[in-house]
Amino acid sequence: MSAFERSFFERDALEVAPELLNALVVHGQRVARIVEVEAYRGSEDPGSHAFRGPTPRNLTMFGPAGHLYVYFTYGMHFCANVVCSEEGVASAVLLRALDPVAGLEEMRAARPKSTDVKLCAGPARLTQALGIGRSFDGADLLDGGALRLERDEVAPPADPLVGVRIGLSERAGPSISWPWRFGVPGSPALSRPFPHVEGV
DNA sequence: ACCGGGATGTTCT
DNA sequence: GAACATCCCGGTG
Repeated sequence: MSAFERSFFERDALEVAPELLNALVVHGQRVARIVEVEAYRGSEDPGSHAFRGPTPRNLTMFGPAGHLYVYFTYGMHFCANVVCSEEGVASAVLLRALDPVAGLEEMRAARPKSTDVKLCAGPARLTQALGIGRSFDGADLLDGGALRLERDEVAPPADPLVGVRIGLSERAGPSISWPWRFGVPGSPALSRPFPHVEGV
């Protein structure tokens, strides 16, 4: 494992997202590999929380890169994003699925009903398994704290799975068909399959 | 396997 | 008052 440079995240989320695949999320003893992400942008992305400008809830998205944006949704779930771009620009990568690597006992304790492969297979499942809640909104992932992001020896896939983002409604307008979801091919821990794409 | 609905509360219209 | 970047369970085939 090695640390990320801050500058890695000071780019558009759409660029960063596929390069975050196979990186590791570490929280204390718990470690999990990123296998699925989505890119969100404020200014030109109707699917983003930040589309209509800053609010108390989405303020972290406008903050410095390399910090975590945590939001609460559906009255019971937390989801986590890695903030990208320079301060003032809302851009973030949603963590959608992780493959558990270590600290499985703690994850099982946090999600007693779950099978191992589904411990982190979803944006709200992974926050539950890792113990990420509201208090982590704004946390710096690069300051060597308990919660951090690390590079692994395994590089991002050369040909990631690509698809449309999950869970957006008609309010997201044309962005519902933008291919801003990325995944590690063959991973058993995806939140849902990627529809097959014609090609080559 | 697929589908439908309930849980739960914050945020913005 | 409606929507929500979700998850889980219980029905049916």
